[in-house]
Amino acid sequence: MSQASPPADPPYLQGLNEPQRDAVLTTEGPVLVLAGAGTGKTAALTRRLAHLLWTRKAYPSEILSVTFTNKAAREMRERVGQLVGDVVEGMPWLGTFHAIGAKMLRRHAELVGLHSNFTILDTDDQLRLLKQLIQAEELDEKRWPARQLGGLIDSWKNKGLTPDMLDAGDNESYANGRGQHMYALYQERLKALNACDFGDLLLHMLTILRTHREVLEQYQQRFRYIMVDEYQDTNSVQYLWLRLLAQERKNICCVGDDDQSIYSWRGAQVENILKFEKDFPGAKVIRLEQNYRSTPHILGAASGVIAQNSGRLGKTLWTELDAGEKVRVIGVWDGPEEARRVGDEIERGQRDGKSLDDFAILVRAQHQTREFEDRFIAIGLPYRIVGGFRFYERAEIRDALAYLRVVAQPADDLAFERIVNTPKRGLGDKAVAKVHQLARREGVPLTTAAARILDTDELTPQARRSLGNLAGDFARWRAMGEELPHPELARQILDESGYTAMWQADRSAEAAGRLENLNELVRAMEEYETLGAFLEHVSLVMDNDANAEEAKVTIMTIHAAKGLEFDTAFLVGWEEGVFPSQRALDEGGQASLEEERRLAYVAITRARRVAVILHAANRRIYGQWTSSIPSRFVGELPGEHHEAETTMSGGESLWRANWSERSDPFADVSRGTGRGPGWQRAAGVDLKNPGGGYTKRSFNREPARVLESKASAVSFGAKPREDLSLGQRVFHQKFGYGTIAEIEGNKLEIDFEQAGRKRVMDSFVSLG
DNA sequence: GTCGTACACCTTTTT
DNA sequence: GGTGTACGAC
Repeated sequence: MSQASPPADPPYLQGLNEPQRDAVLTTEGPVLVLAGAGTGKTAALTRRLAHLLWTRKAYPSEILSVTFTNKAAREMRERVGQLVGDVVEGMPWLGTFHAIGAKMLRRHAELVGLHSNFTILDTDDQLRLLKQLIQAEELDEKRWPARQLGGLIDSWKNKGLTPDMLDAGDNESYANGRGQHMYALYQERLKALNACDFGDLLLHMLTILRTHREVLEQYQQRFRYIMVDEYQDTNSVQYLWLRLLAQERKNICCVGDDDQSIYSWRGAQVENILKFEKDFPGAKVIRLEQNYRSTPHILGAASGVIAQNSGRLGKTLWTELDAGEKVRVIGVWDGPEEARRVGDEIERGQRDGKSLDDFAILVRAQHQTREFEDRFIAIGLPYRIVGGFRFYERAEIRDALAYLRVVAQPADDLAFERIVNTPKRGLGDKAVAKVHQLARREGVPLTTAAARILDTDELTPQARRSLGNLAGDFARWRAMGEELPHPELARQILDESGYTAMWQADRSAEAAGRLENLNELVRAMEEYETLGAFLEHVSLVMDNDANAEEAKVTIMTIHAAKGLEFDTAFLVGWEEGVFPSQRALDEGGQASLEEERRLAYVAITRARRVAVILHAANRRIYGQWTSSIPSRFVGELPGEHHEAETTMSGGESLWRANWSERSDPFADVSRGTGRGPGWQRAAGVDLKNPGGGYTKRSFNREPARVLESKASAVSFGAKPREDLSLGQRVFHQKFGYGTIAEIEGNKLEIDFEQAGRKRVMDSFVSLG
């Protein structure tokens, strides 16, 4: 065990470059690591953690390491685990800001008037609550939408402001000076519900640290070392929180990259990274500039774009990798062609031996994923969409969780309201309003009020009977919860409440999928010790990383892609108004344009070897065909690092024309609006370079050689299924039920009951 | 109380 | 294009 030979590096130092090593070994005092994209930031961070543990500078429970996303936290845990083994299991303080905030807050909840079993509301709950308050205050919901109030409250919380700390301007920003009032009202309601929103997890904790010296000192003592990932994304509360905790020992190490700051809309302050040295005098600043991820062309393209921004700390990224191929810029006619083109490129790459896991499609906004999803379903290309409609946000899952919440937490009025009449029990608005009144009159939660109202004659006999049954059910389930394991309890609740039956009776396309989701939910519960632990997971983690086994193309937003890398990245929708987004162009001025540019930088640097940028001339926006010009970011790509091609029949000149007109907002670039593509793509297969010249692909100006879909729809090595026959009824996740009209290898033509005739791969259907 | 149709608004981005 | 909300008919 103890070969006391200093020259032999411990495993966690192997393969590090000088600055990385420095970052790992400088454990004492404040350290700021400026880490460009792909410079081994995570490696440095995890190894630093390993170093602290290995050298026994701290127990696992004495290190606070915060990340922004669950993904990052999970990855860190895994990678540290690989270096130091099970010790990592005992790291209670490795997690996202919110998870750690929640954990702390549960210990001190009573200091802000909550019980330790408080509920964590998600955005949906939050919005419904605000809507109620707005109605109660008799404000015009049209003029003062709940979303707006929600956004304001969020931003105040991000700044660390409690209702009493708002200034006149903040107050004015909602409903003619009622901002503060509404905020205060909302906080009162939350307290009454024994609930917190996301912002509270940090804000309440900050309040506690500020006002309870003994609590602050306890944590200052405990955390010998503090590490922060993605420091450029910290907002004010997070910053204040960290500063308090680090004040005493000052062993804080922040890692970040100002060029990758893409969360200012969430209150992130790049300034935090810029003023680090002021906050922590004597801080050591370490720069990681050697990029291990991308080829020089990709790096050059990214650097060229980001160089247009002002006020950067500035880094010079370099790499020892081979030049690789230039970034390709492809102009296409419209959205569907963009999806087709990307699909073709992926299938070609697949033939060259790449795995589907090597490909990512990065979009600016969630709705752009649709086009690709449709296309990939049609050609049977397995894909995964990250983010978006997440598992725990689906209606059936939220309903099921609401049942569990009411049982676990009688004060959870929002959950109660969600399911009183789901499935339909004849308890409509009128009945619920009466329960509300009584609850308000007596100052009790809705469940209690529901039980009490049964003793009155306020309800119609029918409603009374129905509510009586439900109240009885709740009582019974709560009692059952004492003895039954919670997954079993959940199953019982779903059955006895009639919720499962409701979906079984539903003949619509999605019903089967929903029932399957409910099963999956119960299965997921088994991994948690208690119902409470499970609910905590759900509210904070909100993602299920199930079925990662099969290789799939990843489709996600650029935001979600931060910190990830892919062999090949398709950067789609690079058009003015899409990326940069119209919103960024309309409001926010220079600052938000620069944030968009940083987003472009993040997008390009996700690619290891191949980056393909696409832009379409026509796109449907809100159902309306709109023509658009290439993104200004395309124009900012240095000429020596990219090459352009177009599939437009007009050739490149058309695009060039748009470019020169870019500065003229009234330049007429509209063509063919109101219709779909009015142009025939050339058929034919690109076999010029069959054997794998993906990297050596030469630039050519010939237009349009799009793979015919017939060729492209053949999937590789898949055997046709033997359990399917003509006329058979089958089920498809997206299209629902249908009957098989034609079978051709592993491709099926199906007449769907809802969606009409579609061509799908057999692996996408199950027997109906 | 429930179900249907009209219409307004919408799209950043996440914990 | 899709969704969520408002209002009017069974």
